[in-house]
Amino acid sequence: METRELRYFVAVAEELHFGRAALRLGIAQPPLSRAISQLERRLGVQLLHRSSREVTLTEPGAVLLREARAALEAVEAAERRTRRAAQSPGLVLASKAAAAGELLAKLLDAYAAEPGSVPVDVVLCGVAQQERLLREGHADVALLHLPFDSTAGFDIEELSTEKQVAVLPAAHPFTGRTELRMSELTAMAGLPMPRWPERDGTYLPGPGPEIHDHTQLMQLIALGRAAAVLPESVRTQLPEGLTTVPVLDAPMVTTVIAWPPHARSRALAGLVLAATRL
Amino acid sequence: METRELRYFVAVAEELHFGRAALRLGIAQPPLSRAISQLERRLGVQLLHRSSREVTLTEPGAVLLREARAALEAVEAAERRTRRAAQSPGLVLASKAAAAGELLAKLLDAYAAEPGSVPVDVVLCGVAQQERLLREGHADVALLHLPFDSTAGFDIEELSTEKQVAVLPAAHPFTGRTELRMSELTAMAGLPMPRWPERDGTYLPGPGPEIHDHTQLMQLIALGRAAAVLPESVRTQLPEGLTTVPVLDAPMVTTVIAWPPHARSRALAGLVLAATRL
DNA sequence: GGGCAGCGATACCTTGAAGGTATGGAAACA
DNA sequence: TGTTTCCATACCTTCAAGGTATCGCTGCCC
Repeated sequence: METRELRYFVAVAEELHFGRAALRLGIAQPPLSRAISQLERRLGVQLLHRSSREVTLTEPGAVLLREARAALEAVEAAERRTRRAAQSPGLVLASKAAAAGELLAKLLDAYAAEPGSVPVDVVLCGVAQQERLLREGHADVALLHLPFDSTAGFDIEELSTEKQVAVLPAAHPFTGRTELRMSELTAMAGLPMPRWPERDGTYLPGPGPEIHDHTQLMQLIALGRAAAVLPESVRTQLPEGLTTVPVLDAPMVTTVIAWPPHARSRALAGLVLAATRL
Repeated sequence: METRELRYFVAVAEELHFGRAALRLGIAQPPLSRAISQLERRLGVQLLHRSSREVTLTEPGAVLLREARAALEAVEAAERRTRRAAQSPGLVLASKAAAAGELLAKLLDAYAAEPGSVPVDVVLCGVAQQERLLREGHADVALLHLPFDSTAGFDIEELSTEKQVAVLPAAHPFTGRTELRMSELTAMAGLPMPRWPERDGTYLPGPGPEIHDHTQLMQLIALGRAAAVLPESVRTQLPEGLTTVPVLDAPMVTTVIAWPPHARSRALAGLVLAATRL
């Protein structure tokens, strides 16, 4: 199968309409129809149910849609990584803005001190971006937080595990407490948990404010419009007007370093080694 | 990039010889030369150093070789999974012969009892085969053993953790012991640890016998030619003439169920769910 | 050092497949 | 029943993938 065929199939499978798919691909509809039926013939598999009224995916078609997306992603990542390898010898590390604390600084220092280390570009990005950057070949390595981030399809090493704390406005009644439980926080009227964007950039419906970065979250908390439960290391970089209270029954957060499963360059191996030795 | 270009590049990068690569690809040498230099021009990256005497990979070329192999694997897996989805609605589970004990039987029973379950074909294979089967799309799901098997690039759920025991001939002096340490086993003269094949099917050099399956291992141990450290669940299926002794400082073995990170079919999800509920 | 062998690049030609336009034909709908 | 919508077919054009012949460079050997 050629990537062109996969791109064509993905377009049709997503649009479920040959005309629109052809438009999106910038070709005419008849060659697209032909390409798809040729693909079906070569695979010996019917991928689409067509009538003159509607196009639907068959079961194997749905399988191919998922697999084709992954395969195309791999091809595009290959291209990007090759280009990056040619342009700069350095590594790109993707990290959440919220995690850009002590650990990251220590890691960068430790790695830079190694013999033969290469420059590391740090990309601070939103919570949903990192996986995409890594998967699509824009980044070589990322710091992720379990159990929130999915490490599906990556190689990982665990770096540290920490408890979580509630971040509250300094004036909040809970401020005097030495500990809290999740149920108290969720039941807390008037201080809803904010909503982060999903992978596709949209927000699930809910009462909390929609946020997209860490600074924004801190401001909302300071304004008394939200509360959050975050790893306890946020305390080292807490703005004025906010306090933290340990949450006993919040899950432990594990920071992991993650990289694509092939990609075993010397530079990457060195960075991972430095990370595990912290 | 088209998969054809990637295949051409991989062939040249592996052979480091345009003539031989062309032969392997079943085309003439000139079109291959042209295809590669066109790829280099389009990427804007020099992939190969050529002289009339030798061809070598550049640094970005080495990156593309790794990435291209992974991408081609993904494309081929897409094709195979689509074909399999069309032919049979069932799942293929890859398991080591050694792990085909209680856990597997319980899993299959539990899943078969679920409403809406599909037939599960079990492929019992050598230790290095499973990853390949899963990666290449011949299998949908596998039972792997941490820390021995690599789960790089897969989604996993942990199923169970167990201690390891030494498997010894019944006549061995250690048979009377209630526990052992790894150092005692490795220092044990005349009973070397057997060697399993690497991923590429070759064997690392070493003193132990080369083995490729579980039955063979058990026979070698019974013959007094080898010893092994295995998960304690082997005891339920131990042949005559062998005994086990717990090994205190051997790493715990975790059995995980692993599947490719996309591939979230209803059937697979059901099987994974059944596995986690065991 | 000159002839030679090995190997990649270039020149030039052929052909097949990718893509375009026009149109057919089935199905829903008014 | 006429109309619209939408996929498939027929037929043509073009471009790029692939083939053959050959050049040019570089070690190598007598």
